Amino acid sequence: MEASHKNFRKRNAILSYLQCTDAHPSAETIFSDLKAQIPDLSIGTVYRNLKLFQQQGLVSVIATVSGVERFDANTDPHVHFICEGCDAVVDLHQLSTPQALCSEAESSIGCAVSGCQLSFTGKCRTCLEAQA
Amino acid sequence: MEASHKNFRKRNAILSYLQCTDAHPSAETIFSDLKAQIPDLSIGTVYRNLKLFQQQGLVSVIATVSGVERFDANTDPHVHFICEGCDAVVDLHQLSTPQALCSEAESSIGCAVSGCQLSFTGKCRTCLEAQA
DNA sequence: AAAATAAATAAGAATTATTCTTATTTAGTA
DNA sequence: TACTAAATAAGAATAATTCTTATTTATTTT
Repeated sequence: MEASHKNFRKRNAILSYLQCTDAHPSAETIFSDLKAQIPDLSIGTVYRNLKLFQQQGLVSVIATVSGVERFDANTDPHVHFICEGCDAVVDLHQLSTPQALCSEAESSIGCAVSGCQLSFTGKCRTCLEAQA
Repeated sequence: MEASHKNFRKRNAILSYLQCTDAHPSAETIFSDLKAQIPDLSIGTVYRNLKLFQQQGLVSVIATVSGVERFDANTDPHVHFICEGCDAVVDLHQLSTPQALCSEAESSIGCAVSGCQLSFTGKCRTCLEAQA
């Protein structure tokens, strides 16, 4: 009757890829990794669907690292560590989620808070050892 | 004998501008505002000095809003609210600073933490009223 | 004061991530 | 089988940022 009749093979592949990784990849990384399985994938499709996912609230940009946006299919507020040496972005599950901070902000400001990003920057262990 | 002999008029103007505002401006905003006082300023000079300030730890990029980097001369960890409607970036002094979070992260990870960004996204009051 | 210097700059070219356009393909529908 | 509409590929277009080169500026040295 309506939207249930289209070819979502690539769209689904992009979303699955993001949902199955914790590497917070860039559009280019998603593209080149999927290209191995889907040779006729184009980078424009990756960008277009990433934007769609953002509008649907399925995916969010969690950081811009060295000028490149990094995506995450985990849209719950959580903490990231961004390495300035190798551009790795990792989850910090050890730290308590900033959920409490969100409601604190929500009640203290007269604004509608829809998202929260807490990230630390620095050097990861590998990069620290490399420069030592 | 050395580096104390150069013309820092524009460099200083750029840094002063940033130190005297809490609007978290973009390079373009800094440029166009300063252009009024300094007609022969060029945008490349703004970008070049912003990058220098970042290397010196005087300025940091606190967010990328609608594809544009936003700068802050307050490099102490503090909280921001980013409006998705008008791209305003404001400080949230009401909320306790995430200084404690930094040390919590530092001790829980084997990495060197050098910075921390905590930001909320949403709609500011003005944008909420505009759409109502 | 003149010449030599070195950093700071202006202007515009180059780069690059992202978006947009258009024609094509694909799958579902009649 | 023809028709429709969304999804896509390919590449052009856009725009933020960086880079290159020649010029300016202030300082140092002679």
